[in-house]
Amino acid sequence: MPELPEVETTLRGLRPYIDRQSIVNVVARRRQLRWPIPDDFEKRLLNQTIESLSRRGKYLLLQLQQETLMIHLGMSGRLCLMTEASLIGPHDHIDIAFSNHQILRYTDPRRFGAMLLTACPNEHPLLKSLGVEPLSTDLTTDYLLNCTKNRRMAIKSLLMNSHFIVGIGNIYAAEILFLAGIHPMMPAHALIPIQAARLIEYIQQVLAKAIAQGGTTLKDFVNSEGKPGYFSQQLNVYGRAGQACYQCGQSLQQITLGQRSTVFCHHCQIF
DNA sequence: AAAGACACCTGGGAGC
DNA sequence: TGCTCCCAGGTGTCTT
Repeated sequence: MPELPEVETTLRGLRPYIDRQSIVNVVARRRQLRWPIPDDFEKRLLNQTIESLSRRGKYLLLQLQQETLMIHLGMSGRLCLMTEASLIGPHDHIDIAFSNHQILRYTDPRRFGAMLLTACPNEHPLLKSLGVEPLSTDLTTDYLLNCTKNRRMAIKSLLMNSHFIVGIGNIYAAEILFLAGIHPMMPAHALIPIQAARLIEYIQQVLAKAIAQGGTTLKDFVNSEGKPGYFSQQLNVYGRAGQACYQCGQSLQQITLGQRSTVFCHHCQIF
């Protein structure tokens, strides 16, 4: 389940192999992803050179000469590099071959991911409405308090809402709130400055640590070289409902919040 | 305007 | 063993 650290790990894994390479072949076996792959997708990519790779939220951005390829991994998407087109699995939807004989393969069983082409990524509605990057200096206490002001939604829902802060999914939201000692259902407007500062501290710590360790490995995530990440071994609450809290020993609770399962410690995390 | 509900999709696990 | 049912998750869009 790719959250920001998984996307960042993928980006760093791909960059040395495909940056500055030109596209010599494109195969789209299945066009129905979150949005359909356009009919002229192959034609628009062919002979283009990757000028740079970057990330915005959970979107990977491959800057080509004419336009930008935006890739979102959805919930089960994966990008792998290979040197020859190996056996094609049922969920291997797109291959992009480069002049250096590398093949970038997009695999996505649930097909919630997306590949989009846009001439102007900064103006693209999907990117334009995104909130701040959690690891940038834009995420300040003032910014966060401004987001939470007058908002009754649960703090966890706000953390996971990409219009406020990008890149935090269900797993990291649960972990961050546990470390910050904040109850996931606390109304956003109740956040006080000292909690906001602590929240930012843990957002940045958790995400940076996860990136350093190559993302979280649950069912689906494998980085671009096919190696799993190791962050899941350090999860405090996610997937541990009913087990003992590492801090106080009490049983971790599970609730549904915004249609997402949420695990927390009712003793360590307060309103 | 804000916030909640729903839809998209498949694999895997539980229960029968 | 095999079938059915339910759940997981990211996020755009619809509904309240």
